[in-house]
Amino acid sequence: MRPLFHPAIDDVTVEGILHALSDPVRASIYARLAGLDCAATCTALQQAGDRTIPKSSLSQHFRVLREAGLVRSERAGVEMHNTTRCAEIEQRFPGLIPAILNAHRMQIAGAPPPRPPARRTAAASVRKKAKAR
Amino acid sequence: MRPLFHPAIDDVTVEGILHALSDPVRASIYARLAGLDCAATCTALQQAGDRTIPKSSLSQHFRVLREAGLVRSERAGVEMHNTTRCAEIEQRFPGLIPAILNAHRMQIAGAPPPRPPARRTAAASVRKKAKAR
DNA sequence: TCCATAGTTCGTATATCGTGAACTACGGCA
DNA sequence: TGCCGTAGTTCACGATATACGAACTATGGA
Repeated sequence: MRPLFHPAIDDVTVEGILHALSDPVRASIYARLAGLDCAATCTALQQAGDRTIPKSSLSQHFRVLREAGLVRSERAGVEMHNTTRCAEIEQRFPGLIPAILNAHRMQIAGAPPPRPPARRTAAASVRKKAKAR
Repeated sequence: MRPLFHPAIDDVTVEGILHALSDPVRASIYARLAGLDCAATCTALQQAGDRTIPKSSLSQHFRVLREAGLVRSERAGVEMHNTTRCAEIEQRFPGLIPAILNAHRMQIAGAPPPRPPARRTAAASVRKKAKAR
């Protein structure tokens, strides 16, 4: 099991952050983690919306968040303690994380009926259907 | 040639925006377009950093930006006039776009030596190398 | 030592991305 | 009208990334 890699705060990129948070599952995980004032285990965040994320996918998602510099993970016995690196990122990119989290909140508040996919825009689905027939 | 699709502002998603701007080429295009106070053709934005984007890739990038709701494109004779939809998005997700553009500026300002790839984090490269040997 | 728990890694099917080649749409110009 | 040039799109395909089940690793008890 390879050791957990955390980028130095100066190696954190905007692209990495945006990419990590452009996935609805990761965004959900991160938002909930950021809302907590304490560490959370992976399984504690296994529910995203109405579905349960498989363990292997969850692990990958945490890796992406970790390597984007958004999250710090520390082994604690048999489980893993995850915390956000909000403060560090806030210093490097002021206002970025709050703006994204706020936008996510607004979106959830504004659109209660959860459209099935995301990450693929409505437009893409339309195109896909058009192609299919 | 299928007509240009622009999502209604209410169909614009945070995920779509973050995904679109998580690519350094698209981020660069969008940042420059946002800095302009007039429309720009695609070819006018063909230079990203130090390299020239192939036409086909450029077209795809604009499609992603367009379908994410970030950009409005209008055919004008033989060329295309692109403008940002900043104002609309600002209304739907206040502060999001400015925060991202600002973060991008800070990153460029802070790290003049342009690391070759992005979007794939430093960590990923490390892992890849580790696997290769 | 054996088991349960929490998480990781591997393998593979699937989806997305980047790009050259071919194509379409429009605007001159003869 | 037909032909050409320019701007951008679509297609095809190889490279890359993603999701997830199965197998594995580490840790903490009993």
